[in-house]
Order: sequence, then structure tokens, then C-alpha cells
Amino acid sequence: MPKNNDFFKQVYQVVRLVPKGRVTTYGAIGKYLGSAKSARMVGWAMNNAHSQALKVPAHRVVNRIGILTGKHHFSIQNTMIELLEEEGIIIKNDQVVDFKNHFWDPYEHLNL
DNA sequence: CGATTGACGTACG
DNA sequence: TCGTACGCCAATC
Repeated sequence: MPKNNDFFKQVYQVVRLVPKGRVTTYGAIGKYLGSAKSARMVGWAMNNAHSQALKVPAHRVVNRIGILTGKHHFSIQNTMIELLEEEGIIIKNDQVVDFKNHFWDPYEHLNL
């Protein structure tokens, strides 16, 4: 059986699991998949996410500091912030306010 | 086919 | 504590 794009697929899966009003990080996803240092691949996965049939809430994925690094990659950059604020997340200076409080850990999916 | 880049993160000085 | 270097792996030039 081929390897598929397991890594990418897993990334999309995890991102879709992020509940409304929560955000996660590339590193957390990468670590959850077993490649903590492959956070960049998670970012690439997001880039490819547009190629996916199902839409991926990439706006809920930020870097470890909580900065919306990928906002520029959206069709309309403001969309990312608008969506996040719509879900109750406060964005200040392209950064998530009280990020730690809104952080959603993929491991929570494991009912850990 | 080789070099560079990229939605990041950790390690080291 | 802050700044710099390196790793990760795929896609693009």
C-alpha cells in the first residue's frame, strides 16, 4: 500500500478537528503526527490545502507565538482575522490575544 | 538535475 | 534573555 500523502492528509484531518473558537499551531500538529521539527511541512500542507476537496480552516492555524503568519496566503487577508474574530477570538496586531487560552491541543483529540 | 525557498520550531552561544 | 544557526521535506526556479 502506498504511503499516500499521509502527512498532509493527517494535517488536514487535525485542522478540521479544531473546534470553533479555538486555534492550534503548526508545531503542535507536526508533533502530533510525530515530526515536531517538520512544522514547515505543515505549512506546506496548508498551501496544498487549497487543492483539497474539503476546505481546511487554515485560519485556525497559527504559529507557536499565535501570530497569523499565513494570513497573506488567503484570498483576502482580512478574511482570516474576520473569521477568527467571528468565532470569538480576538486578534491584535495580527496576533491572537490570550493565545494560550484559545490554544487547542491536538492531543486533546486523543481524550488525553 | 542542483539550488533556493517556504503558512515553523528548536538548539546553541 | 536575545540573536543566530540549523533541521525538516516538498515544491518551485
